[in-house]
Amino acid sequence: MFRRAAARRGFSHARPVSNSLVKLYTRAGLLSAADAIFRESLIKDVVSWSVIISGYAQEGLAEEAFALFAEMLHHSSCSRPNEFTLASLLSVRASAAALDTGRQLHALAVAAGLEHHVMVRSALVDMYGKSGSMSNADVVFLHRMKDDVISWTAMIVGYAEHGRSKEAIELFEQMCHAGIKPDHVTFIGVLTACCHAGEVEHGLRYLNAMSTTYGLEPAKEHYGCIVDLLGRAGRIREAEELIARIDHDERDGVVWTSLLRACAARAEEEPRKKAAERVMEAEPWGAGAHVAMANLFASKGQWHEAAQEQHVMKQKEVVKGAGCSSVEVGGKDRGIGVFVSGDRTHPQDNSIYGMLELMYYGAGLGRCTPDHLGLEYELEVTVNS
DNA sequence: CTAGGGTTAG
Repeated sequence: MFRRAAARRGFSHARPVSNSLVKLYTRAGLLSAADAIFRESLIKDVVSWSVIISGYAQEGLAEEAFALFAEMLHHSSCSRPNEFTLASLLSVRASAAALDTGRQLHALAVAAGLEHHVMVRSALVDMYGKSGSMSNADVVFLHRMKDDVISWTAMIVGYAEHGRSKEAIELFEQMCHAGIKPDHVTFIGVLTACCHAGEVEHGLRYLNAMSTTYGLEPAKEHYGCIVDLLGRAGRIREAEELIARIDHDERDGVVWTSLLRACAARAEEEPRKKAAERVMEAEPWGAGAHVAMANLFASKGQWHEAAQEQHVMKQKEVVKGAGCSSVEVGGKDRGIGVFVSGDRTHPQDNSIYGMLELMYYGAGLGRCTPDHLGLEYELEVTVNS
């Protein structure tokens, strides 16, 4: 509709207008519409290319983004990428954790004289961090000319994601000390680090500091980290109290699932039942509660109970991930049969993969590799007990 | 006219 209005007024090929339109459509998730406008515009400048590349990048469509980038470079009227173009390309590679492409983009940034731009720099820090190359991230980070919260956050998240919780927490402290104000995303990073490290007191202190010191209202993501943290420490009661502080319509299955897992691990029957009910309420269509419980039973070698969860799941025909796969455990006399069925098990359907892995392990079959998925097969194993 | 950092667990 915006497009038509713009066309009526004769603006459809005025670059700033069509560029903004393309952005609007990509933001709304309407990539094909955005692409159509982009293709229609007669004159494309660096902004036009950057906007459409960013649109594909944000959807995680790396191939398309890079194909457009190549096309852009071959386009005679517009050959030079700018900091926006590079930052978008780096972000798509950052999520795919592809270090090689990232390095090439780094080289390109240097060649284009854009390596010191704050936007390019933070995108580079993120790319190296996501790729697990913290030493490279550190180099880019240390040579910064000017502080900005996004680069600091990218570093903190990088450490947190790679299990280096201590460094993540230290960096967060340094950042606050340097007078940089952390924001919501920074707190997600540092709270995740606390969660991985089991640093309950640190975590609680930071959650508290969010509102008291920094004037930030914790969101469900922040509470979720702490619920998980408290739950693992066996502090179920406190975790429940924390959940009560989350806005009612913000409470989702994730936070209840964390609690459910914690309760089940400690055989806390009452809160466990409640948590399971809440997960079901929040995600009646999902497999969340069943998967959490089946995983837990399987990890304890309680195959019969795990099988029951699977059975319920099967009866309810719950949707799991892409919804084209299923795992079943059927109790036999002395063993369990595991089979994977469906057209093709979705590789991203990690909950099923994790469950299979546990079952293989429990059955003394060793590890389950991704090759085991995507095949239709049935196997029977004997479990001693 | 365009931008970079985002949480559970298996």
